Amino acid sequence: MTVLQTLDRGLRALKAVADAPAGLSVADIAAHLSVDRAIAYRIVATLESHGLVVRRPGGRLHLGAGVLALEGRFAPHLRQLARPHLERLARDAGATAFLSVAEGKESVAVEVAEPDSRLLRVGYRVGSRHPLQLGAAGIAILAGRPESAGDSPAVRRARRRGHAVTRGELQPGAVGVASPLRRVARAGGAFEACVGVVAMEDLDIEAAVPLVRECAAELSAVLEGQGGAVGG
Amino acid sequence: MTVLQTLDRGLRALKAVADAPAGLSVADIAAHLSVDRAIAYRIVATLESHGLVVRRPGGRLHLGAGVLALEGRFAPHLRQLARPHLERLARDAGATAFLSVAEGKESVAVEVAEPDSRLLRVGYRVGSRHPLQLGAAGIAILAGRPESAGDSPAVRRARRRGHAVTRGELQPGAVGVASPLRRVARAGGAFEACVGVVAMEDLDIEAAVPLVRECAAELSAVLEGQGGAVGG
DNA sequence: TGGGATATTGACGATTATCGCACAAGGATT
DNA sequence: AATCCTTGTGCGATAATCGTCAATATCCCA
Repeated sequence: MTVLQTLDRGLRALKAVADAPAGLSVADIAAHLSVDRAIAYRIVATLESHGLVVRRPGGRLHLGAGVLALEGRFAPHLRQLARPHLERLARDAGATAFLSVAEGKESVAVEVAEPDSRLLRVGYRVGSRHPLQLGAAGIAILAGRPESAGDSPAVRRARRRGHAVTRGELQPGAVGVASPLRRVARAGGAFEACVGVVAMEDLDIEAAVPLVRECAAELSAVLEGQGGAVGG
Repeated sequence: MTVLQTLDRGLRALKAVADAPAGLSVADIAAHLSVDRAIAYRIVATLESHGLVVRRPGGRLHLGAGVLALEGRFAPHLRQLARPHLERLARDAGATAFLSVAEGKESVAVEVAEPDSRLLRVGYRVGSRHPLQLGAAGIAILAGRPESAGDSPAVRRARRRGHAVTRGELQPGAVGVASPLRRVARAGGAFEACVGVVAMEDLDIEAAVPLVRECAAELSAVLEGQGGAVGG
């Protein structure tokens, strides 16, 4: 598995720009990659030609709208179906709601909805990744899998109950509740996902659990009705 | 302005995967890039290491959740603020609503909302790009700029009226209405955007125009209230 | 179960794409 | 005005990449 140096550097530069809300200078990128500025110029020129970064007046680099062309293609159907359900869950539970899917050994948040009340939001954003063993989302996904010898106690408990609850695993003071979706047959493999909510300590877990489970059941039903055609 | 071959190929491969809902084999990518398969394997391995593509069982390549980490960083604040406004506009006008921004000589759709009635939707997706001179969105953005000698009649008319109407410029049979947002001061340059709706011939333009203008005014006000901190 | 096709990985020499230095130009600051 | 700092660009040397080939693994179908 050979990694190409030039491509790797370019992608790292792209992520660096994405992680810098205030923008980056070419020199910043060069420093970040530990390469000469001349190299950074060529990388930037290439990224620019694809619309992935743009130069704002002043010369600083910002993320370009080209990334949107990628976003719209990632599981658009699934995300679109899930959005209203997550919005309702967020509203009812008064907490940030999310849909996560398994990718490799990680869970990734694919869609996030914030509650209307803008108080004390926990920063959970689309694209967040965590090991499957850590956090309510990952544990819920593992609990949705067939029983296995390597299952941790938390996973076994979640499988028994139909939902997972974690406290402070991903962020100190944060609490999460998640419930797996029924696995949906899909062209080329099963589809593993869960929904849940995450909030600071103030979350009313007793109230959230049934809401999360209900949302998971609804979404599962909707997906099955669609034949799992959630292509991404 | 030198473009790096390896990086360019990698990004082209990424876009090819994004444009293939059913996934692509490594051989497909090699053919698409007109390179040997061995090269495609190296490119794919690098993209995989960044989570931008994943291999589903069966070996086919699909877009990975890594793209979400990019998406979430593109003008998140602006998009989040705009979303409810666009949803209301889409509902009230019964047409696809969009928020577009200027990037270089093009306008790019940054956020899109579909009406609930799922009939006859026009395929307008986030990331769509068009020349500023073409389509209601671009003309509205140009109309939001100070008067210039090169302005086309359509732009002058739109500036006078406060909104632009186009028919069939981007797609035969499609009609669009757009109105510019007031320019918001912003670190490192002005911020140019517009909102609008797009639909097939059946759109009630008389009804849509005031809705679009009202939406633009509201959003402008909200953004100014936020001090234009819409970092992208 | 067997056989053919396809996918995937590894090795290696040639080449050219890339590197990194050095220099020029443009602003900002004192 | 002089200086410093940053940005942007040519150019030769080098090594990263390319591209071919071959070996191996995997899959598919009969």
